[in-house]
Amino acid sequence: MGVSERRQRHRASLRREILDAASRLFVEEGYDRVTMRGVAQRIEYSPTTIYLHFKDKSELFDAVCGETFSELAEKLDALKRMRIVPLGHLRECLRLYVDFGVKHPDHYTLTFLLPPKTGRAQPLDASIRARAFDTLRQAVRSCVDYGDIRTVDVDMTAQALWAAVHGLTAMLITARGLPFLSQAALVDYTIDTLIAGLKPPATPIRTTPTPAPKPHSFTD
Amino acid sequence: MGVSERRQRHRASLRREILDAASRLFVEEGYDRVTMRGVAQRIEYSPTTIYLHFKDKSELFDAVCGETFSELAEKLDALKRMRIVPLGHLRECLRLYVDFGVKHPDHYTLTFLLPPKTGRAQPLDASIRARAFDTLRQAVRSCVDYGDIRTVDVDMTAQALWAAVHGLTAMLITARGLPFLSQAALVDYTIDTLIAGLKPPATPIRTTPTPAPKPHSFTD
Amino acid sequence: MGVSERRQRHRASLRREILDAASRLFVEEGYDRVTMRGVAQRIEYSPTTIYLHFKDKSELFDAVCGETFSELAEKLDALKRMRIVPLGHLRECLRLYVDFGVKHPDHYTLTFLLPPKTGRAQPLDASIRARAFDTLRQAVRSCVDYGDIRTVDVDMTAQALWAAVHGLTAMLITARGLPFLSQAALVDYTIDTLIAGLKPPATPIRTTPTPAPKPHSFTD
Amino acid sequence: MGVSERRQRHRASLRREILDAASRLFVEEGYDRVTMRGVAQRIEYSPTTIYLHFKDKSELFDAVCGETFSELAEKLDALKRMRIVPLGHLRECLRLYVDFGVKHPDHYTLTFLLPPKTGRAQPLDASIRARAFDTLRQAVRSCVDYGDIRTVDVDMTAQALWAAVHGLTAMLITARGLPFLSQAALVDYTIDTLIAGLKPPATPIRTTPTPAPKPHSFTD
DNA sequence: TATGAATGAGTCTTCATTCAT
DNA sequence: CATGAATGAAGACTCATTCAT
Repeated sequence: MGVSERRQRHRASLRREILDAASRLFVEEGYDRVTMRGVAQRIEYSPTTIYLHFKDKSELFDAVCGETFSELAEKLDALKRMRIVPLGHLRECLRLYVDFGVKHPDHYTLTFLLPPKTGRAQPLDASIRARAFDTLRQAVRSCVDYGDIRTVDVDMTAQALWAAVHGLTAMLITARGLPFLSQAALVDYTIDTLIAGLKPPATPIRTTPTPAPKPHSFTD
Repeated sequence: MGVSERRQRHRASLRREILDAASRLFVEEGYDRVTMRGVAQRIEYSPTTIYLHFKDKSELFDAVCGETFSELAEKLDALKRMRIVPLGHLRECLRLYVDFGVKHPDHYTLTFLLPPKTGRAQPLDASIRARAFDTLRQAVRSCVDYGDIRTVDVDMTAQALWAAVHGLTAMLITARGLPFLSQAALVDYTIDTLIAGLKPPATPIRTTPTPAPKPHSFTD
Repeated sequence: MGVSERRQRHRASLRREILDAASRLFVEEGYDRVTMRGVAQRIEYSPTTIYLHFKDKSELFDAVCGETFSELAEKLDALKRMRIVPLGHLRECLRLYVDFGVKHPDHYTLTFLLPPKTGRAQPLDASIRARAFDTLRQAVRSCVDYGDIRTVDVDMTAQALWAAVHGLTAMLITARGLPFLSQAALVDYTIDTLIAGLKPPATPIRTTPTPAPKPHSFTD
Repeated sequence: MGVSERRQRHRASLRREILDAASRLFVEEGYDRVTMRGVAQRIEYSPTTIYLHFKDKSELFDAVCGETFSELAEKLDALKRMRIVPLGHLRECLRLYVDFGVKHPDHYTLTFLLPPKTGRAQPLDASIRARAFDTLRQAVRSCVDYGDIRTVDVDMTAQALWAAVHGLTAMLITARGLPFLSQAALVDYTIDTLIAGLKPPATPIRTTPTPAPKPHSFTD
């Protein structure tokens, strides 16, 4: 018993070590540049040992990605449980998304940015994307229901928002280390601008009977 | 003469073939997965032949990136020469950007989406990005000067816009073939929303005696 | 333990095999012509295996050279411990040198005969040569101190002697199988001639009013 | 006619250029490191052109060696024609030999130092060696006939001498650039020592009732 | 005569992966 | 459970060499 348990624990902890090392490396070097030897070295085990826990390099990678995005999903859930007012919640969702991407740039890249085919696994990616997007859609819907946002098509709005934060994230990742303005400020500003653009024009929030000639689509 | 010319032409056309094949492959597979052999096979030449045109795998990669950029830069320049009213120009810039990305998903991915480290070339990429971004910044400035847009920081606004269309593009590329809403509509909508969010509160955005020195940063 | 020991032994023996094969090949073909593949084939292992024992082609080469030297150095040391009278010792040193070269023509060629650049390793070779030469210099010095040899410059004498046996060895190696006179006799004769030329002119070589049939000779 | 002649001359001169460039390169880099491309580049012609003059890399190399050693043979002949007194002639032969080797280290190495098989051509080498050795043998015989040297076996003496200068040369080549004593002095000293060792004990070297229990060698 | 283009063969090296222990 | 040993496959790159022009 004690023995078996200890074993189990050891096994689990070794798996952890591998995942951590691999995760770090995948992020630091990119999938192709990571070698099993490298991972093994990092944890000071033999390469063979890794195969005792993961069938494959690709399986190892999937595990890492899966873990990473469980984290995102979890955080989104936690956010939901906080029951913030709709608009605040939407804003936080978007921000969370960006922050997460910036914190895990390579996982983000691999899962959300690269054309599906590239890496390998797809089922994983698809479901991850779907789930994350769904959360966003719900947040938008709440805002609409609450009157904070005006839109004809919730899906389109959600997509536009997603696209924007997606791009923001990508930019921050791609530009890693470039002399950009304060990252936090940029994130705030972008999100705010978007939401401002979605604000119901006429009355609420801005009360005054904005003559607002063209809701959007302006001139040209 | 006739001979030399024919030769020259052949040489150029082969170079083209190589670039095209490489371009496709780099995007389909990513820098590391692309092999000179693979490129050679694609054009049905021997690997050695490629080295007659490009010193290196990395030089080949740079050439591909450079080309992509030139095309975009050219189109942006053409647009500038059309002398549209500032807001219209800005809008067209953004749209052009997205359209370009969607039309050349491969090159776009390669140059703007992939994290710099992946390949290695950085100076090139950096300058490319810089130039494209500059065009956008000027467009924003014109709008501001013209009173179409209100912002405290042109750079930040430009970045926010860029990020958004960037993301939009990425999404459309990544989601290639996914059941999205009308692509054109989404593009329009996103761009309009952003610009709406930037509109000067001529008829103040929030009416209420907002001292409104800082447009961004609203609530939270 | 039994296992570990057997493994160790196997490992060592494989290393030996590699060194031997490589040594032979390096001499037979020259550094550039030797391929890792070739070495592998010779020992009937996969090329990769070699890299388990030697990081590099160059490291393999160095190892081969190093080994050769150790053997010679050891023998020279053994000789020194025999405490023979100076002149005898010098003579034996020279003979040992030649014998060693003739017995290990490959290693000799490798370490002493090939122009340094060929391979590349230089620091190693240099130190090897230096050490061997030093032994010889000491032997010469002893003879001088003992009055067996007369010279103005110990270094120059040592070098001249070294050069001579060096050449003798090279010749014997190069001429391998050619119809030469008794090898042993030639070795003796050359060494004796050299030493005779160095003998102190106790009864000076030319001191006495040698009728000196031929004045030319030393002059010109 | 004039045309044909000009052509011929041009052809010859190009051949010369190739030979010169190749020669320099072979010496600087060693056979294997020399590439046809490199030679071509040096003379600013296309690689293909070289094949118009030499069938092969190996043929090019043979031509270079042949030329180089014609030079040696020529010089030896010239020396012979100078009709110096025997001992002086012998001395000059030896010196010429060393000087030549030092001046053309790689040709020397390849032709005289490396085990026959290595490079390629052999017939060439063999005849070259034979001819050079023969000259030396004759020089020795003259000295003996003239009474300048005492020996029981001319061949053996010639070989010993050859071996010594051979080694001297090899040493100077191998040690290229090492902080050796004055090269010229070393050459002189070595040759003198050898010849001194061969001097007839007419005015005996050891004539005097050398207590010298052991004349030299024989015993041990 | 001279050459640009093209290639097949071969180089070193690295990697993921498997066995036997 | 863990590993040392071993390997097949593949990658970037270079070279001598040959054609067609």
